[in-house]
Amino acid sequence: MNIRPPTLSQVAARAGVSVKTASRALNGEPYVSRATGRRVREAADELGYRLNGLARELRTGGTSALVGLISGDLANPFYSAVASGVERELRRHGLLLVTVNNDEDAQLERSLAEALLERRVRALLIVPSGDGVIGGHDVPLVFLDRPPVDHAADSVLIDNAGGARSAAQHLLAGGHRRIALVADLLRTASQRARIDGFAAAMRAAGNPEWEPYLRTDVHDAATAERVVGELLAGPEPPTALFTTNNRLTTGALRALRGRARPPALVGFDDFELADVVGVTVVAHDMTELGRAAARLAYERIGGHTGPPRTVVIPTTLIARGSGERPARP
Amino acid sequence: MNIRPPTLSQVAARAGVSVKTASRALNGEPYVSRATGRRVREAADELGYRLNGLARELRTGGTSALVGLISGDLANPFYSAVASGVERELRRHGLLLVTVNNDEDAQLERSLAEALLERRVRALLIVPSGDGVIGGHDVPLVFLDRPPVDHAADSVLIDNAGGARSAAQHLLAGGHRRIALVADLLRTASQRARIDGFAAAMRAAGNPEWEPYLRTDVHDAATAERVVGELLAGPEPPTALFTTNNRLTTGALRALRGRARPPALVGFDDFELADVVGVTVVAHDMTELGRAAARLAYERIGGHTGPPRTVVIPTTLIARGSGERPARP
DNA sequence: TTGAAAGCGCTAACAG
DNA sequence: CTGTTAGCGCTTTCAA
Repeated sequence: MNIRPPTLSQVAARAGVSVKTASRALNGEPYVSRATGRRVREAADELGYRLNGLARELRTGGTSALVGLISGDLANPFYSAVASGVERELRRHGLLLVTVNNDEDAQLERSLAEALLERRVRALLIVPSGDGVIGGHDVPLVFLDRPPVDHAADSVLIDNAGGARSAAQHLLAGGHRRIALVADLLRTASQRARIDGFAAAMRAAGNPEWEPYLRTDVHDAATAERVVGELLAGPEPPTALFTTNNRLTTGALRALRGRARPPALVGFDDFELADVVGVTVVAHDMTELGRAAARLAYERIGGHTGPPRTVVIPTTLIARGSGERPARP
Repeated sequence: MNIRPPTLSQVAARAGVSVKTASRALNGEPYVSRATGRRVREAADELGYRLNGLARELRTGGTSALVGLISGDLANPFYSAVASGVERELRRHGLLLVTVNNDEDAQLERSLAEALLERRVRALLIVPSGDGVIGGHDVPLVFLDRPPVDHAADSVLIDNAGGARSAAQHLLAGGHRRIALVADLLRTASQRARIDGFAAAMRAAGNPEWEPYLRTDVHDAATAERVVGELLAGPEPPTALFTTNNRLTTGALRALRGRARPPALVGFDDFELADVVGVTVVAHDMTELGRAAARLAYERIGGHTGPPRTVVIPTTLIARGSGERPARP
């Protein structure tokens, strides 16, 4: 366990050749005679030799085969879907994914970025926890889901405003006026965009009646459950609900469970079993979000220069029943 | 973008000291005068210097701060919960998690393990895709969810047999006799253990009537949906269903949707919204599974020797309605 | 087709 | 308190 693994020079010695020849043989370079190549490979096998990627990378340019992803907890299906897409795309190019959880803390995020950069990751993908500034580096940076503050950089965003607008319009079309909006932390740009999109649609439809039912900075399912319960317990409860991410939709569903006449519900983010539960959602391809980000990063790694690019992932409203419940007067 | 980042010796030169002094200053070692320390740090800031972890690690022992996790797709909530637990625990110790997806392919798994070992990960955590042998290394190995074949190693397992037995007993207690068992790939030991536990309980209860309703190697939700549909369409349909993982439970729920008199259902693995949908499950703490594995790995990294250990994560049956539907004659 | 020497960026060991 | 020398394991010259 604690003995050092065999080195190339040990292999070379055993095969009776120089280190360089051993190196050539094991890397499949040309100009190695068949016999020598075989001898080296045998020696390597006997010793259980494995290349030392650290040394190689140090020598060949000081950068690793690693790409870092900083996001929220992988236990959240949104982040894990993104990570899955990123990993898939990276693997195609022989790159490895290092995932770290920022715990939604901007300061931790910065120090994690620092740790990853010390490890000489080839690129850094970030789902920013808030408005932490990370720029000023020589490593390609790609922002996911939320645009970078303060400086331009490649990013992949969801059509947040458009998606929220479609949800709003869908509910308006169902005859709803008193529509509650339950949103997550205002400090994330994606949440603000969703709220703005919703508000814009309401304004366009000349409906101000939703305003008393706006609840923001609701950050977990339990709080969402409570908030929705309170909204419905009021004297003039909303006839419809729009929740701005999967966690909040989950909480709302818990609050609605068992109610005789539940309000209409549309949630941002699709989720497993939404079809079974019959929840109308604003869906978007989270895995593709990750893939697109990895692609942008890979192009930069490959030397692409040019102005920052932004990819926007479209949204689709999927009607499954909950969003089509009629307004009651 | 392509200029080499500044090195320690550049910092040293700028600060007018030797490399070693610069190294000491930046690593917070003792025996550096205040003034020198300040000068070095200033020089580093001006140059935008960042330590090169690759070089450091090569020098200090040839191993990185990385731990590898090889598992199925992170898009599956089981794997992402595990990864979340692993990452949390590793982060406490300043270790970084590299996640790779084996695509359920034993050969890919081996080559990924090889790639990670070349990067000199400090430990390797594996949720084996099947019966691929990975042993024979000098790096700590921990197996998750499925025991290693062929050689002893640390592992963290779920009480598969016990959980399946409790599901079986629960359904038997509800008066069911014709109980369908829908299981995933037989080549994974965890699936076999679940089937065995179920079968043992049936045998103990003297009930052979489930046997015609055994379906195995059902690997995705769509297939599960179809299989369950077929089971229920038969002349003498089962009155209850046991699905052996979250994907299959999802499929079963889709098949059951809208049925007037659905059979009872118990699923292995808890999942988001199981409470909302009212699904009785055999639950277990997947995040803790990951944490425990990371802990075992960390102890080995720290030099712990001794025989392989096995941690078993207990299961709990959570009754939520679907598993309590009575048997109809 | 092969090898010797140099050095990637850092730290350990030993002087001063 | 600070500096010098050596070398981690590999690849890149350049020469044989």
